[in-house]
Amino acid sequence: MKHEDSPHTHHNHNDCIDTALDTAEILCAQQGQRLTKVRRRALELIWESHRPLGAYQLLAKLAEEGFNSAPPTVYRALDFLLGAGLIHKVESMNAYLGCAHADKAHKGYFLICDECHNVMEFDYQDIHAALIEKATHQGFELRAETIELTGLCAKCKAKPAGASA
Amino acid sequence: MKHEDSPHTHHNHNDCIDTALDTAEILCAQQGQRLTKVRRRALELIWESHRPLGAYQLLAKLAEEGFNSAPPTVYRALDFLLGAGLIHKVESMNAYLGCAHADKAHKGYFLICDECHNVMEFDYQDIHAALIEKATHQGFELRAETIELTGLCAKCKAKPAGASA
DNA sequence: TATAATTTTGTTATGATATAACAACTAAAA
DNA sequence: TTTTAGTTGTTATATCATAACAAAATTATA
Repeated sequence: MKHEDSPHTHHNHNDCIDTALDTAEILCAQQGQRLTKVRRRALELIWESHRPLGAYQLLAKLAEEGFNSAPPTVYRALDFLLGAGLIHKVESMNAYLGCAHADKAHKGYFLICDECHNVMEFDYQDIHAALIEKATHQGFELRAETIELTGLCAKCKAKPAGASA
Repeated sequence: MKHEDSPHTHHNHNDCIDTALDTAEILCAQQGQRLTKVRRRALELIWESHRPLGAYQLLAKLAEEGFNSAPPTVYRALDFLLGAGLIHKVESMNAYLGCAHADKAHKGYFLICDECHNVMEFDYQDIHAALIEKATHQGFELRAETIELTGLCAKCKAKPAGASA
């Protein structure tokens, strides 16, 4: 169970980004996938944001850097990154988040703060196992899991309401 | 653990609708909420659909019946029904589903078939408890849970691919 | 290396989902 | 009955996402 730190936990986020990008390069190479300039930069920008990034926010950043500014550009990059397991989509926010352990098969489980909108990814094998069992028991063949828990994070709980981090 | 039947399990769906509407009337009355014509009819239409209904699909049905056909009409009704716990939003589909046990505080856990798009609501106290514990352990105060499992339902698994129910 | 096949990107247009803002109306409370 | 609160009408627009086809770049094959 790694990377359960809040985005605000003290750590050098640049290291996270570097590691994520290195992992991405390796994974793509292994799978014969091409991590092109725009895909690589999109991944980097998603990681540079501490919070899930909307497609059009990402598009704006890419456009600033001279990439094409039409929506298909960003959605293609997102599709690629999602397919490669390098990012997750947070369904309840329509936003995208770097995946901290793309190298391991896993599910994206998230704790989302209603107040500051920070998102913490967590992994929970017990829950995964229980869900698999539940689904199987209903004759259902599980393909994907969307688990998004919303509420108040520890930081925001300690703060007066409205003062988002 | 009720109402785990597939929408295609043999049962008289009209009874479900009637029960849901009766429950809605009672709940709204108890809470001093007004289940107006458009809200009531929206709820009914959502229930009449065996699958989650998109906002604009619902809007079209309401418009056919003489209700105002501008988007705010339907989104207001949906907001009201969501707030009252009478429906759920399936985030991964951007669609809305009648809640089968609005009278009990509960979470919306769903099994969603990729093939036929039918959705089965389920309730799972063990998972709920585990998630609460997990969140609390992180200092997180849980407010809502979105659990959407996608895959292949028993019916579709038994069928040749493409032949959606 | 040429050329064919495949993948990626550019471009225009549009579809799908959702909300802001303010006016008009209606039901409930004072 | 007048106020108040809640609901609905209306117009406009914001936000999220994809279709379709052309052009370019990369990779594979002859």
